[in-house]
Amino acid sequence: MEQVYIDTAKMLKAMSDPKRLRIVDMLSCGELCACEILEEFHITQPTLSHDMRVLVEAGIVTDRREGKNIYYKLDKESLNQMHKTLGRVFKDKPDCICHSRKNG
Amino acid sequence: MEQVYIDTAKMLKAMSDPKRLRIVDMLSCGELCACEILEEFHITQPTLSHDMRVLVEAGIVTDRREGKNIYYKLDKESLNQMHKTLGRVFKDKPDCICHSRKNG
DNA sequence: CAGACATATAGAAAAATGTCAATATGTTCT
DNA sequence: AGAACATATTGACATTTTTCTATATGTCTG
Repeated sequence: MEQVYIDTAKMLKAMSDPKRLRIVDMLSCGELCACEILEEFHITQPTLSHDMRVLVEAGIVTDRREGKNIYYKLDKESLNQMHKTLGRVFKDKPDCICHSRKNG
Repeated sequence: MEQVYIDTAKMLKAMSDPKRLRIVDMLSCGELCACEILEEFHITQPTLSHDMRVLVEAGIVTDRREGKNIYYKLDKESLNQMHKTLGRVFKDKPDCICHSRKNG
């Protein structure tokens, strides 16, 4: 399996939960700390911590500590690249398997 | 949780498996029947059948029968809309929570 | 340094997912 | 109708994911 499918699928999986997708949306205009995000959901603090780790490990979000707080923000470059990749996946391509099938 | 997060997350989840993402890629330039897709993977026929159902139920793929075969193709309209939605999720927005936070 | 606060980790239980073998269904051809 | 073929469904099992409680770690303040 080509690496691009694996990498892209990992990012999609991280966002394939409504709650985490909403977190990405919340972060779209800037940084938020964990406690600010937590306020918006009916989940416990460890659950959020786990969700944020999933987003960080997928390369969707970066984190930094400032005092007692951890601030999260989107890795926009990574997200934009994934978005482009996804667009290419949908689009017709000259090297698609269905062409080779017609030729073969 | 807003419906748009639920619907989008469902589509992302369906594509959050490298194999299914590759199937979407394979379908990007046209229809393929189940047996043609199956040839490309080391999985059993019931496994593929299950994967295709996931894609159909997420609204990513449509299916039609032609004789003994089931042909699958992408629901491009649905995919394009999801792609746009995803783009909006990433982008800064005036109604983002972080703005209301600054005001409040 | 002790207490308060923010976040992370560990461990456990429930739910969802991925995959298979076996079998059923639907279709075509003879 | 019966055989052959393509796909779907069922039932089972292993793995992964989700979420919690309890506890640990890191940071600031007095």
